[in-house]
Amino acid sequence: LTEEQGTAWFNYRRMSNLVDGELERQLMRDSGMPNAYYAILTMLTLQPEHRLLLKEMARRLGFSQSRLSHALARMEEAGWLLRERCETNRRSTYAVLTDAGRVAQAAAAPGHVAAVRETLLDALTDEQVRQLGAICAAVLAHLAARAQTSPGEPHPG
Amino acid sequence: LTEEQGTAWFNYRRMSNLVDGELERQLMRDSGMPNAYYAILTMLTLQPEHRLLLKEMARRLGFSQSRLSHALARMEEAGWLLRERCETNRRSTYAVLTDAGRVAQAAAAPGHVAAVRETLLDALTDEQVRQLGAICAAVLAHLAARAQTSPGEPHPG
DNA sequence: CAAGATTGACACGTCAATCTTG
DNA sequence: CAAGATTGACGTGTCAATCTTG
Repeated sequence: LTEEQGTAWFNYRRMSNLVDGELERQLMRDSGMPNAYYAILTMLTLQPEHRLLLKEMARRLGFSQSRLSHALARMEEAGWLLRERCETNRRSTYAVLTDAGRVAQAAAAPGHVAAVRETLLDALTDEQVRQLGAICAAVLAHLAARAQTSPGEPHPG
Repeated sequence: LTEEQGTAWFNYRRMSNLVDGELERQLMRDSGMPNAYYAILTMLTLQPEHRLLLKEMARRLGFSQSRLSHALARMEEAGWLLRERCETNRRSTYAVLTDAGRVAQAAAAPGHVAAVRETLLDALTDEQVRQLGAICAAVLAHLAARAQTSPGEPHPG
């Protein structure tokens, strides 16, 4: 591990801990939901029929299936969404946003977006925002490629 | 939130979830410790006398005090370190690495470093590694400045 | 048997309350 | 009272085992 790799890694860890903690606290305090729930609600908001297959949602968010399953169970209990078995392939399941879920997302969004800006984006130049996007995209592509070629491990989740 | 800001943020969240999960699993599987414990052990390894004030350690790692305290309690039970009251200022406490802790860190390090490389660094060009380091440094400086000027919130931890 | 999803036990992290020292 | 640190209760996420469907 070179000098620059080491500092990049160390700084990434520290920043990640601080940023994640800050935003988690903000959402919990102002909207009573953890970051993961907000991500799920927002993801559903952006879908055509406000519905999405669980498997696809887990993939897009980078969640394990059991993490998603636990979260959905708690959110369904809160009345923010419900689950529907897929008719064509009965092994799959849809998550469907309810009106209450849409309202909760809309109520949480402004404060959270502001916090993201104040915590992360305001610290960066436009160029750095672009760079960060490219870096994350490269890592995601890298991981997706690795997942394709190495079916080594049993199911994680 | 502009288009580029949105994708940067979304990709960051997804990448963060995947990378953190992957490395957490690797350490847990191969060395029986979570990422946070490894970070603490490594931090102590790098100190002059293998000792560091808790407050300073929390700051450097981006941990809350209670998170650090719980982790240290569990690690002390495992025999990896011990806590010593500071004599000059008896409100402060040192964490001191034990031989067992040094051994555990040394055993975990190679596999973890390899995983960091395979998961994150291999996906990036040297230029991007530099950019990532600069981006994280900028965010950390930003947050440190904000913490200075706004003593608004009570103690978080 | 594999894929998608769920469940239960357990570990980690958070908040709030508490203790001790300056 | 503030700072540093600890503790307990509780929520979230992980792993392993299980269930159902193709």
